[in-house]
Amino acid sequence: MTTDCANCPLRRHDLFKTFSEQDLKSIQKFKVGEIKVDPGTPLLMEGSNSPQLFTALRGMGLRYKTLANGRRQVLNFVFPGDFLGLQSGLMDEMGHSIEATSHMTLCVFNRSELWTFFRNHPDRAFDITWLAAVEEHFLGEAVATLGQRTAFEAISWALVRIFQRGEALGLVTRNSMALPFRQQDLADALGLSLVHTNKTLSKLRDRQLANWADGKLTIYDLELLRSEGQVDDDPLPLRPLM
Amino acid sequence: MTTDCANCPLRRHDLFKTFSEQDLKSIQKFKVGEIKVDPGTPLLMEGSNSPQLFTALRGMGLRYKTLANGRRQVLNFVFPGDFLGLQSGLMDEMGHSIEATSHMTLCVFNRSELWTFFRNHPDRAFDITWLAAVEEHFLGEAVATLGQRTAFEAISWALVRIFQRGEALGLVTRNSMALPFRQQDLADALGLSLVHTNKTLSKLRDRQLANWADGKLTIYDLELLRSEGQVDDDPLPLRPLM
DNA sequence: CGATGATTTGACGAGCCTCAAGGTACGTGG
DNA sequence: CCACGTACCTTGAGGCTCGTCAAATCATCG
Repeated sequence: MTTDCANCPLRRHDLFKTFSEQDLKSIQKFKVGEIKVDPGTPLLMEGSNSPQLFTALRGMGLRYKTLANGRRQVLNFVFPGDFLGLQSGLMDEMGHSIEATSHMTLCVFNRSELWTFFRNHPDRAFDITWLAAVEEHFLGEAVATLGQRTAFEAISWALVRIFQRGEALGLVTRNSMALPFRQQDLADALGLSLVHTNKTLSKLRDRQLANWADGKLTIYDLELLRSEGQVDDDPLPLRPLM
Repeated sequence: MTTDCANCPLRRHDLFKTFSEQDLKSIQKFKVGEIKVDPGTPLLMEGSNSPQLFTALRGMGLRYKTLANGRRQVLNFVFPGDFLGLQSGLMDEMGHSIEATSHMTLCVFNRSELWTFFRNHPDRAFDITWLAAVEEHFLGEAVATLGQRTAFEAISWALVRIFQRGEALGLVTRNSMALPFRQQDLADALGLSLVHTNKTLSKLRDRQLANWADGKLTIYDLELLRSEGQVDDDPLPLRPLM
């Protein structure tokens, strides 16, 4: 039993652009189903050419690459509203893998219909391009983080970005949100060792800035953390939802 | 005196997709002129909302971000064929700045006409999205480089990527190509200090892998360098030209 | 020719990595 | 119900990669 797009649980959040009736109809037609997956389930594989694209409805996940020497680089955390698989939809293969780290629910689309959708709905095509550009923007920030920030700054940056996204999605209650990742995931995202990540997190705790434990992230002083991480305070832009 | 798109000097390279007659006509109409700039000229500024988009015809440049603490992160080197300013065309501001590091010639487009172009030419719209996806793919690799590769591996990776692009553009003669950047630029691209970059480059020289001096990059053993840098050997995909 | 910018080299120290070990929570099977 | 394995977090010790500081060399240019 799949949800009607008109009743999509994400639409209510003001992080997302509002749909026209036309948009609703066309996206509903593009959508072919819904799936629920368990933590640890791989959704898309680097180098593969998946027949399906997804929109994350509930739950979280990871985008990552694996290098020849076996080391893993996490590119991004996946949140509700993210559109997954665009690379394989456009080019013929994914540049990274994606897997669920919590229980997830996802909308499913057929890659083979992407081009038709693109041609018939130029405004939605524009939205897809916009999503790609936002992703590019984010990765640019990530590159700057890995290249120029210290471990302490990098972790501050990451926690602020995560928390901001959580707030916009209504996942935050009283300064806290669920964050179903391991310290190893954050370490791999920031190019740090697990040990140093652990020690830096405890420094954040000592300084009363933030606490991430037992899958729950609590921010005590967002403004201070923002300045430690040198995060620009642009408001999150309104995202289109696919 | 601007070049006719039909005579675009880039079209001959097999790096680029071939144009249909229709494509030629529509892109020619979108194009509003051509400019030549000197080394050091800023083309687009982070946070700005440029009225113009560009395609690099000749010459090279840099994309970079500046952090609050003044440090600079180079995101990418700009080569002929690159489409510049898409972020400001889609979102309302650039996430990075772009400047010329050599003499450059660029095609100029009006940002205000992007949406019309997008609507009227769905296949070209697809191409634009594809370009955004390729950029995202590249930045993903860059993140992995900064996060997981040693200085030696990172520089090997960068030189291979640059050289491959140069080859596809016909810029390489007898294992060498012009590379009009400073060591500081490469250092800022890889998150390394200038000093360490310099020392690592001389190690590459000692090991007879590559030599970059006086604005000229020479690769002695591309295969070996590729394996040192753990660069995947996917062939460069055919790029659309805007 | 002094001034400026880029490259090069040496010395030293710090930030972060690796290795190692121990702690806790949780599930599984005897 | 307890022994055991597994996964993740935590903490300490030591060392290497890489950053910072400093200064010399070289080329270009007004």
